[in-house]
Amino acid sequence: MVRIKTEVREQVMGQTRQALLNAAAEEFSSQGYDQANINAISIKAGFAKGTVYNYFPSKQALLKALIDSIAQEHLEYLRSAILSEDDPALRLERFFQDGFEYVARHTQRARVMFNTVNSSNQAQKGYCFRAYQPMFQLVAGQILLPGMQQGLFRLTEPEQTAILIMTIYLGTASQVDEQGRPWLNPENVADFVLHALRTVKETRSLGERR
Amino acid sequence: MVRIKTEVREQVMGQTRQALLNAAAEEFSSQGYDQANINAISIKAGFAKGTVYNYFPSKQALLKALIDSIAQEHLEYLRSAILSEDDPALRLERFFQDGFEYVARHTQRARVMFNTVNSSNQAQKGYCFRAYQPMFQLVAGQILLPGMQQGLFRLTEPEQTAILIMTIYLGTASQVDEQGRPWLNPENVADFVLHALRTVKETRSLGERR
Amino acid sequence: MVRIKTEVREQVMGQTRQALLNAAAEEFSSQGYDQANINAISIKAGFAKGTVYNYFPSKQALLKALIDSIAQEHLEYLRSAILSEDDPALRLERFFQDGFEYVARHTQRARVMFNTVNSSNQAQKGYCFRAYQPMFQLVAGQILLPGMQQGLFRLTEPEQTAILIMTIYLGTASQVDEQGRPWLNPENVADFVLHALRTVKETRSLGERR
Amino acid sequence: MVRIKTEVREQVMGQTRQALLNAAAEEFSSQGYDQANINAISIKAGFAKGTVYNYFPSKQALLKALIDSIAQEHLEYLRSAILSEDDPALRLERFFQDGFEYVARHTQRARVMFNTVNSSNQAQKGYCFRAYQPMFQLVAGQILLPGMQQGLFRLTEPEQTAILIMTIYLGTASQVDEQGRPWLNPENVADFVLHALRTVKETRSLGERR
DNA sequence: TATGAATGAGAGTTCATTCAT
DNA sequence: AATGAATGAACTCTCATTCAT
Repeated sequence: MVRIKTEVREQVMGQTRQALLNAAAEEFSSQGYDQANINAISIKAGFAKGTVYNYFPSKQALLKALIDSIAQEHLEYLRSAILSEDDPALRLERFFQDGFEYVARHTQRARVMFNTVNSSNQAQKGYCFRAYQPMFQLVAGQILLPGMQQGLFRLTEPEQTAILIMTIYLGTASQVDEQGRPWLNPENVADFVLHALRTVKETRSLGERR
Repeated sequence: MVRIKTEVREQVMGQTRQALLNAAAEEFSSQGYDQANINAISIKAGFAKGTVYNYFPSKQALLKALIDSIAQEHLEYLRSAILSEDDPALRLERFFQDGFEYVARHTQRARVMFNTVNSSNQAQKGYCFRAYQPMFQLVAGQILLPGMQQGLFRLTEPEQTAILIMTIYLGTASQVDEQGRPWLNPENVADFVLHALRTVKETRSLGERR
Repeated sequence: MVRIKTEVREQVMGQTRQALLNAAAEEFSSQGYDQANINAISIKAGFAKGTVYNYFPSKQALLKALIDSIAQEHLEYLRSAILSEDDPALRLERFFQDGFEYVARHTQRARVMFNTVNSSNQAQKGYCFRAYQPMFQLVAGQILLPGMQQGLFRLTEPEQTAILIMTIYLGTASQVDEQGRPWLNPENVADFVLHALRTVKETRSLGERR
Repeated sequence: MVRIKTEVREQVMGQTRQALLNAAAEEFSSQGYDQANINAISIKAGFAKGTVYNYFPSKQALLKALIDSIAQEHLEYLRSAILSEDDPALRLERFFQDGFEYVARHTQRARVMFNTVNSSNQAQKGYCFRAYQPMFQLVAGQILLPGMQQGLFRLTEPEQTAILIMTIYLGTASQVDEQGRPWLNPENVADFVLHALRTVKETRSLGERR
């Protein structure tokens, strides 16, 4: 009995929490953190103002929880996409392809992330970067390193190049027009990056082999 | 007499206006637009709160005026740097080299620009983009087009590629550590972009084959 | 059966009620009424927030019940102490001696009472005074009146003097330093009051001995 | 010109500040600190809510400023009253007489002081005690010490006795009925304290003379 | 009987903006 | 032109109280 009750309650609480996080994503993405209104979030979630504070101790904490949630989802989305390919070049294409797709499918959450990563609030920016650390490692460890080891990519500092690629991803994926359509398409971006990474030798040899 | 007086007045007003813009750059860069405090700006400039409103009708207008000022200075800085070279590849290197240098020398103003370009406030973001339009054209018209015409760069959509390069510039130049030092250095970034743009033929050192 | 069940229930309810009153004493004494937190009280008592409202209809009512409990205990404590002596002077000494002792032993409850008696909330203050009415009567009827009748004390308005003595008791007993130790000791206070009350005759009797 | 302007402004600011302090005294005295409403204070003073914060950084700071103001006025009132007499006994009478008078004339301010001295907020209580330190010294140094030196008062610890007398003053002067009239009158209280302090010899000698 | 999620009035505080001097 | 006192909307956060389970 008690067990069931507890389970039901936890499920309800989970739903409420999720509803609040979704509403927060909507508000933060459209208004930015400073202009976001806690009252508006609670209303969007279908609850009263005070309910937000039953789940998150402060506006800050709400943002952090949201960032955690986004980073985890975003990472999982890209990890499975990348690891579905074996070839590093294809993995890179997948990274941009599915990366843009993630942004298109989770526009609000992605915008929150972009805003936070570029925030002038150093604490927030730092928190977001830390949450995204695994993705940097994913790019460096699962795309660049194998690519270099297989002679497909030029030899560069994997960490530095990972930062560069992440910067390009975050930069290009976040620039959208008024209707929310990205200015650049993922194929072009991936192509650009592939050209930048490929080894001259490999390119040439491919041609010469034939 | 009246003429002279007027000139003196205009000069004084110009100084005051500039002092306010500088103070605004300091405040906006460290606090972000929303957290920036008009009173703090006036104090930093050595004036009283009300004086700000003698020069700018609102906080918004102050930001826009500052963005205009920054964009103009930034553009002039890069235009003269680029045009000092003839070779498109060298111009691209200059673009990143002097672009990073501008950020290093005018950290606060650059930060204001980065913050505004990435703002979640669409009006501000749009205004900033419009102010930077000439720089997109500079990259497309003075670097990419000549490069392609001379066969140095692969054939791509100049506008799209200019957006990409600007994105990379804005992204890489704005990422700095706690001490304000950029995570990436301009040489590496320029190198990366050059690799992405060069024609395979040229890279392969056509000469070597023979 | 029903009878027994009812008894058990009443006992359990009595324990819960007492636990809540104790927790309330702890919270009210340290935070004051306005700053006291119902949730904190329930947690200190080992129950949930809602339980408080199963026993007391409101925060106000909880305070009043606590004041009643304290006043009753406090009165009983002092009544038995006083009545254990026959001599009015000794009773007065006992009053301060055991009064201070009560405060030392029931610090939290005593503090609640002091706070409430001195509250700026007239309703609370009045309620507390009414609850303490019997103690005023105890002082007037069991100490001052007998003392005057026996010629030990000067003739004064017993009610007025009782107020004065109660004021001195409440004032001196409530002033404690950071460690909770009273600034004044009961002997000195009792001595002071005895000097104030004694008849000149009695004093003079020293001289008559000669 | 500038001088005059500045003087006028300072005078106006002083008036505003005083109006706010008076309104604060009204509100704090009737509602207590926690229940006092900053908005109500500003309205009572004839200003908008925000104006309070142009003069006092917080509600706490407003209370402290008020306490300082009260303590200074109260001390000055009693110091001049006491020092107008030479005889320690008359000074003591004056102390209670004029002390009660001060309370009657500045009811609100006095109530704020009583509330704060008895506050359950230790920081506030401590601040108030510190502000009243000079009055303890006044009683000890200008009444008790001379009285003992002249053989009028029994030999006791002046500091301890000063605390006792201050406690009696604060306790008796603060107890008023619904109409604001004190329960005790200053003559009786002074008489009580004088009886407690007087030397036996003096008392006896009066009787023996006859 | 006990629970604790939900509520929403309320309060302190901030600050862009106005305007009389 | 410069000032800064005054304004009041807006916002975050608190918490006593309710009530379905």
